[in-house]
Amino acid sequence: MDVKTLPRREREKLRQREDLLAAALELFSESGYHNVSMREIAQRAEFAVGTVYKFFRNKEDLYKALIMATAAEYHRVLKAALDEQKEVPSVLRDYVAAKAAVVVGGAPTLRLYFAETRGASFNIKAGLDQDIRKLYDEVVAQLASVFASGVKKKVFRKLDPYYMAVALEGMTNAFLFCWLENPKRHSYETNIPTVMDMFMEGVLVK
Amino acid sequence: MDVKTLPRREREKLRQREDLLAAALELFSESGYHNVSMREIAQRAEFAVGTVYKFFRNKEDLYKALIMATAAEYHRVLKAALDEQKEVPSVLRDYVAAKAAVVVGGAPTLRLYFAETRGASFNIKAGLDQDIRKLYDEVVAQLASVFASGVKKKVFRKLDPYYMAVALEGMTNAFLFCWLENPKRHSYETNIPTVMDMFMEGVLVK
Amino acid sequence: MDVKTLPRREREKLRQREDLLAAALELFSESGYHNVSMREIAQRAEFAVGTVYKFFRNKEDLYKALIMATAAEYHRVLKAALDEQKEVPSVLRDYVAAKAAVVVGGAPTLRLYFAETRGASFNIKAGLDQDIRKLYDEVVAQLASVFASGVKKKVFRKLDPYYMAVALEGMTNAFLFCWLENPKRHSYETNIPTVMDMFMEGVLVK
Amino acid sequence: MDVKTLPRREREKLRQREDLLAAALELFSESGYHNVSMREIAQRAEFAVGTVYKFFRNKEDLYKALIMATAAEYHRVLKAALDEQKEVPSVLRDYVAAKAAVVVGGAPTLRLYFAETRGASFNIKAGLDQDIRKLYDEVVAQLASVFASGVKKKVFRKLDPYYMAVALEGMTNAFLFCWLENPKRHSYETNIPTVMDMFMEGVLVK
DNA sequence: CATGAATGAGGGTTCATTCAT
DNA sequence: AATGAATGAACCCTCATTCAT
Repeated sequence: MDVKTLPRREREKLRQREDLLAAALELFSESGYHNVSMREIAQRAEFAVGTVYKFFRNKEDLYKALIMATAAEYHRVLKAALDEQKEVPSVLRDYVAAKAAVVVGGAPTLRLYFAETRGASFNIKAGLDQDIRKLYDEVVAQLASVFASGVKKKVFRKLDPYYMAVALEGMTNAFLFCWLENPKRHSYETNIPTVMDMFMEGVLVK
Repeated sequence: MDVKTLPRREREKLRQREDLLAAALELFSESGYHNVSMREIAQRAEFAVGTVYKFFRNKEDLYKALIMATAAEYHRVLKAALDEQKEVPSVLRDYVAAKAAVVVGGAPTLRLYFAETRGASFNIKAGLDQDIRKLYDEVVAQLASVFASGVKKKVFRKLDPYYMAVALEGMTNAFLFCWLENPKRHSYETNIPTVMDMFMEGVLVK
Repeated sequence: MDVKTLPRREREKLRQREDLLAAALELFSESGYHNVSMREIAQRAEFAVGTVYKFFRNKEDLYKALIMATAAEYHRVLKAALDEQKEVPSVLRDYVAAKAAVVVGGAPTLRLYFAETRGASFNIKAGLDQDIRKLYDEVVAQLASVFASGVKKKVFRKLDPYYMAVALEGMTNAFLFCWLENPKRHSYETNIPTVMDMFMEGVLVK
Repeated sequence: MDVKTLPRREREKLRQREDLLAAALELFSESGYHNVSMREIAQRAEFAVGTVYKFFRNKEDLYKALIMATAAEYHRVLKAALDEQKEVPSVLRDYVAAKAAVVVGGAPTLRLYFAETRGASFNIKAGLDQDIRKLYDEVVAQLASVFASGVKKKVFRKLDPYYMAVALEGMTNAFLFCWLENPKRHSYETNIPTVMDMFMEGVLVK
């Protein structure tokens, strides 16, 4: 499966696919699915229109591939963080750190990803919604089970674990969204501890 | 300003404009900006296509008017809640309750509103972002100033007020989004206190 | 149902539809279904492309309407001739005369019609084949029943009526095709009696 | 002319050309000129697309070669039958038998052939019409001269020999077309004598 | 020499917008 | 003033053809 072991032709093909996806990503995240034409994508990637269709059956397919590739990687990382055998608070801290790292590492796609999971996306007819939501729901469920374990161990207060997960997701997303919009102002290295602290301790003076 | 003081003709025109916006809202929130045609909007509102152009210069304009009308009302309500002269925690509770009430009262619009403020909406090329973000930023700033006041009064811990605002926004949005997707499962009457509690107290056992 | 009783707007619409069909007919019968673009049809009829789609859902639809309109009229006339209560040979003579009259009266469409019934047409995916063949088979069946009646009355020799019908169809089509190709050389007024005579009497000296 | 006298390389090339034509024939007669792509033809013949262009300048060229090869063979057989030195009625019977044999032996091609000679084929823009029609007209002319001879010998009635040829062509084509469409129902062994009989004797009781 | 990846013109179709009625 | 027929630019996609390997 190592890319380097593939024949030269295959490697070349993969490279071109990547280029195409990169071009599409740039354009989609600049202007959105409906404001980008296949011609533009082809031009940006320095291909002819026809060539794009060698790699993707149609525009929807290309978009899906783009989103799902990011989503799959994103969720893989998050689940890995949640699978660690550590104390609950550490797991959560690592989870949030991992989430931040992915966002910071692959910024542009995430705008699209958020649009698909959190916003009202009407980009493509159907199917993507289902696929991507399923992935996302898995992560939230796993996160909830971490909270459930924390509650059982009396580390956390007796609150609904699912809603604790939703709350953490909401807070972290909000911060990451700030960072996406203005990376310079909202240094994520200092914010991540802040958000965790707020979440863990609350805001009231005790 | 009072509608009743306008000549009958003018009142009639305003009514028609409202009908048009209502029809457009329904359709946009069902299918998204790009999957709704001017013809459909006109038909739903029982007008001719040409008539729509008497009220709005073009499709983008109509969409902007729609979003901005919703946003303006939404922000008016939120700011009113924040302007109340009460103890800080009460102000926040009222703010969140007001936010929830608007969402629960006018569900369809909010999907569009969230798409524009929190998601990556690319419905229209530009301009809307600016206008609507300005409104939204005002609310967040005012919310932050409530937090600042709370910190000063030592009701809240010494955290960055802006990030406290972001955190509260993120949490409440996440919950409201759950409710939007599945109003039956996520009864907002019980969730709103839960989210406030989590935000105020944190999740750790003290 | 009289065209003149329709409102002016409706009459106008019908006129335009006719113009469109006429333009399409010209082009299709010059160059064939696949060598004519919707743009060309629109231009020939002096409309914009979009207008064509007000009258016909798509290219296939337009083509079908064209063929079926001709076919329906053609078959109406033929069946009328076959329904006459006369002696069998007269019925056949009238049938052939009617057929010739339709061909002579509406030449260009008939090339397309023949292509659909007798040739190997792959113009459109399906459906037309079925519809038009059903009409055609009805005519042949009715023609066969005329022959059956002639055989019963001993006017005709004891041959398979269906094949007699096929034979007459084949002969008349061949002559009409000659006429279509070169109307001047093959005057149909003299040929129709010739073909009937050959068919009735055979070619051998008795 | 003898294939075996050619160098091995040339023989190989001819073989490949045949394979290509065979593949193209299958596809064209299944789906029609415009519904078959060069890629499909190449694949069916197990060549690369580029290779097809070594044998044929373009798609039209390939189609022309296909039709003309079929037509040439077909006409060779028909002319051979007509060249026999026998009594006129025998020549005609043999001619029709030969025609039937070719059709029955090589069904798929004939659909295309009929489309080109008798129907309204618009597969390719021009040129083919001329070439193939010339061949066909030669056959009809020769057939007519057989009839002329029969008239002179008073075997046939004094009718226009050309129209007698057209009539015979029309009848036989109609029957062969029936057979092409439904070989099981229309056994050609019994039909050919029937059609000849009808043609020779007519249908009236004498 | 054979290959098939790459090209891009051109096809069918939609829909925001205009304007004569 | 309201209408909706007409417009045509622009979209997605296919496929005959070419040419570097």
